[in-house]
Amino acid sequence: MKRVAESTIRRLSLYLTALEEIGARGTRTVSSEELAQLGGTTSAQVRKDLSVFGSFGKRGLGYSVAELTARLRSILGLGRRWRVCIIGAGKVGAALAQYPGFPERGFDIVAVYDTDPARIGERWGDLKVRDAASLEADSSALNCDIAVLAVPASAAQRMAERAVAAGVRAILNFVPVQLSVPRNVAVRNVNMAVELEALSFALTNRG
Amino acid sequence: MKRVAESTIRRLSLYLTALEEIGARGTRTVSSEELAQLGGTTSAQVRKDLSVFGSFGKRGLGYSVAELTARLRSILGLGRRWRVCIIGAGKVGAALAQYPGFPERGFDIVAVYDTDPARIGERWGDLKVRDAASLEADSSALNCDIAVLAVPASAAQRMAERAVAAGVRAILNFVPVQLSVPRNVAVRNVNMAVELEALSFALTNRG
DNA sequence: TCCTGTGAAACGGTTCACAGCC
DNA sequence: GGCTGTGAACCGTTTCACAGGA
Repeated sequence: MKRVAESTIRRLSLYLTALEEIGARGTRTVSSEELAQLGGTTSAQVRKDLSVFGSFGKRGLGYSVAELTARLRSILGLGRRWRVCIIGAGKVGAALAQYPGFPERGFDIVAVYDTDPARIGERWGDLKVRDAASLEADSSALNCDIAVLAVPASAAQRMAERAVAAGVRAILNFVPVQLSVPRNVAVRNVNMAVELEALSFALTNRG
Repeated sequence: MKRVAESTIRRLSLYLTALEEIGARGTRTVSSEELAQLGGTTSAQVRKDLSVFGSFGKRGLGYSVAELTARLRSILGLGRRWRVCIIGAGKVGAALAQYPGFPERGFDIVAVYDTDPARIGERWGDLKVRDAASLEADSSALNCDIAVLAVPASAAQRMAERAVAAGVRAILNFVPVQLSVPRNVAVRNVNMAVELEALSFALTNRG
């Protein structure tokens, strides 16, 4: 497949959210202009983004909401459910484990790990916190696609490597550390400090 | 001030995290190459990023860790504490209210709001959940700089407008909705669905 | 007429490469 | 000799503008 920009994927996801919203309201058809407003871009951008994957619209008419929704879901790989494990049973891990957005969007949390004996064995809803020592041993039974990393910075690289050894092919990293992983493993960083400091910068330099 | 790219600010924040780390280890001096590795970029990028704000290094020697840390903190506006309110006392709001990273980084949570009578009045540590109806009335007493938005999608735009009316000049938006606010209000979006779907895409198109 | 799809132009960010200073 | 600071070249993304189909 043709090289696709990171930013394009990000926007496709936003378009999908918008489409699901307007689909739920019963609207049948949408123009690139409307989609652009809902996604916070321009109509040309919407058309360019979609054109990477094909021609889904009808000239003079716009896009079928139902069809475009299905296309985007398929492009983004949402036609199946993904198996997710959370590594690190601290505050962030706990919040994520409870977050309904994961299962709603097709991401099932199938395990939670920690190294702290005080936490291992704790009941978290349907799950029990497992010993991170069994990460690799669990891999064939649990078969996780994605690891959510929420451990102290000092443990992040090591745990990422172990997750990869356990067969994980994507990492959602909440730790403010630059992970080094094989190129075939996808990593997304979520760094609250960066977001806060970007706001701080904006407030300082215009406010 | 010269126009600064979003991406530059994001990286400055990463450099700062790295610098604090290596400063704590007692290292006195750092080269753009080392900083690049810790921040996940290239040495040329580090130098370009810094050059926007001045010349902080010594040719042949590198950068003083202490001085560069101080400079970055100043550039990012971290020389003071910021007042933050959380709007929406649901799961996400609760998790954020407890998150130690906020106060550690200089962001004090001074209020939590909700519209649900069942939640209003609840004790959250030092805070009590306040009625969102009093947002504007509270503004002179609380004087929030930043609002963290964690409400249902249908309420997001309305609450953002009320936060702005209450004097907030920056919004950290956890709701998957494109907010429309005056241009002098800074907005950062944190959208978990986008991150997950980007991983899903990556898994589908190479895995 | 309306709106998509898409080459071409414009823009902005990244990388290169080297002069300049320690 | 080593490493910064920076103009210039490069490259990918966004915007423009319009041909073409409903």
